[in-house]
Amino acid sequence: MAVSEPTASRRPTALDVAREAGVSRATVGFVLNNTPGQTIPKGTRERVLQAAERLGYRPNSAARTLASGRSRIILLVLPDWPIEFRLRNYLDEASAALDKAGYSLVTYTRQADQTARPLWEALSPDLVVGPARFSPSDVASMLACGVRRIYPHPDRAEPVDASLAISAGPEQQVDHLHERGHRNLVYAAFAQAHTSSMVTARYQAAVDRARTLGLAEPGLEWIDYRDGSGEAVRRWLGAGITGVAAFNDDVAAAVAGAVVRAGLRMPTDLAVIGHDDAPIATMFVPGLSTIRIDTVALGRRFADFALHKVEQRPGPISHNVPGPALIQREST
Amino acid sequence: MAVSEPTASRRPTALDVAREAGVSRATVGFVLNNTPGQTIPKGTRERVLQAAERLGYRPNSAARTLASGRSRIILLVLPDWPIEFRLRNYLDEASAALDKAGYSLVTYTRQADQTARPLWEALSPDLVVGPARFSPSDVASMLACGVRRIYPHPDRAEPVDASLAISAGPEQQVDHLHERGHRNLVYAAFAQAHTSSMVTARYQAAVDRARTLGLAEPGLEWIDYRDGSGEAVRRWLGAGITGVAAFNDDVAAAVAGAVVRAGLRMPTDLAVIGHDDAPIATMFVPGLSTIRIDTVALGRRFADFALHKVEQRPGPISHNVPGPALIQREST
DNA sequence: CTGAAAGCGCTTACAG
DNA sequence: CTGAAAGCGCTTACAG
Repeated sequence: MAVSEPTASRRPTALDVAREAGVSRATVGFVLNNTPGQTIPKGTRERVLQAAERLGYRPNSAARTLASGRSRIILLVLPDWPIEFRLRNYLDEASAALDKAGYSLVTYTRQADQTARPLWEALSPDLVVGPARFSPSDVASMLACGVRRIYPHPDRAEPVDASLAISAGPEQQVDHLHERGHRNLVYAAFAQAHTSSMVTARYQAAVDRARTLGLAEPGLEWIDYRDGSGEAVRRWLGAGITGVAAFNDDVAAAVAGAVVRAGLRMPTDLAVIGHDDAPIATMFVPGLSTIRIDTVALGRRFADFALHKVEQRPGPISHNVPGPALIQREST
Repeated sequence: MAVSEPTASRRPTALDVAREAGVSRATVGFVLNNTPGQTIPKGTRERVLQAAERLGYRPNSAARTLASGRSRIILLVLPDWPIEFRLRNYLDEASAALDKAGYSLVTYTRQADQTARPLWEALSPDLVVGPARFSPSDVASMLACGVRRIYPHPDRAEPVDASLAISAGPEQQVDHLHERGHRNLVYAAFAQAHTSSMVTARYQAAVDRARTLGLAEPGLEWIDYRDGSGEAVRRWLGAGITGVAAFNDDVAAAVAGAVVRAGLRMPTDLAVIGHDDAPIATMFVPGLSTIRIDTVALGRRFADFALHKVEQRPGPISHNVPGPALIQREST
């Protein structure tokens, strides 16, 4: 006897599943959510699962969020420039790990012009994470939208998670140039990225390392890839610079291109090392030395870290991340 | 007389605003949503808006979604490879335009391994859009999750929106090579991208154009940037190929690198044209000819298109998109 | 023009 | 071990 069969157009609800399985609505919830502290007999559990399967039941996420007060969404705010090569691996790995724990990772590149409604307003994420401190107005907006966890925390001076801002790469660039005999270095980045917090973070790491090695403090040089950067290269050579640590491989390629066009040679006239081991580092002629990061491991670490924050777990984060690897090619 | 002031820890609700403004809850909704058909006196409206402002009220998005049945989220599923340069502009422009209409754009790169819960399950988007047809299981999953609009529509043979799959770029590559006197062409893409629907779409456009011009059908050549691609270049030259249309500038750079390393010259021995006008096209030595797309205009067009779909508007989409521009450098 | 009230589909104490 | 019920914070007919 068919009692109000769900029509084709209506999406089945937990009540439909309960009726189909002959149990109460609450029991359906307990089974489907594996609610701890509830002991459901095997038979009941099976019946519920089969009924859900048969009806193609998917819980309504808005209702769940409203009732539970948690969206199970983690919002990762990415810097708007530059998108790193291999970021894809990082995000895939992080998403997969968070998915296993029942969370969805949404990435969001905040626009420079801040007039648009920020994404956390529409998503009510349980956690918003960024690679650097958020502006006071962003923090206020998140708080007003009910975001309970923000990282980096607006009031605490925590170090940024290692998976988001790694200093080992720039350090290794400086070490490598130093080993190759270079004593006067500059750090190069694209002028288009001068607002990027990642640039300043990496530059700072390079400066600290140079100081430790007893080198002069490398200058931060903003170059423009559109003009060939020839002027900058001539200036550096005039100032006795012999080594360039670049923010990423694109920057390294821009510098290397200027060197080649000026009729100079690498690494004899100028040594250049990039960062990320992007395809261009292989394709460029000459091949570009660079630093390879284990982004898969970093992504996993990010997931651990985010779960730690969102579930308020105390103690340290377990995952170890292998250090970056030097890839030496023809430019150093 | 303070009547149950909202504590610092509680987020204000529409009821708080109503009390603060001295109106009913429903009125608050009418004012804040600009509900058509409701005529609210100016004074009341002002009072409500000021009360909302004063309390820092933000509507709870989950509650709104649950009650209205619409999330006002548009989910754009991106192909997992390759991410186009200038995609950022496209997305920023699209987001801004959609935001003005009250929608949030979320982008989502679907992982190759499909075990994770797809993002549409957590977000309940009003519309899911992708650059190519979704798999039957994806469609089934979207339907089960209550997604009402899917594009491309699973049952209809609509052409993909022009903002997502533009054929004018590949056509212009072929035209340019043809004008420069090349008659035997290949189309090159990275082997790592062989599952990408964008590659096949662009390749098909190039093939169609070659046919129109009376040229032999260009072969689709998969190259690997890691091995220098020297073997492929030698093979092409042996087969009388003189022109290469590349999927993007990275591919063009890989080919160009192989040409340089083989001691050959561009465009004399082989002409190469890329696509996107990415930084690498400027930085590479020699400079790479390429196609520049007006991604800002495309992004705006995508927004128009998405609003059209999500609000079921009939008729054509208004926005005109300027054609791609040829950027000639040293490689052709 | 404004308000009281039902309802969206869940979660989660609280009883039995 | 299971169920009846309140409640999450909105939207939206429906009365007045």
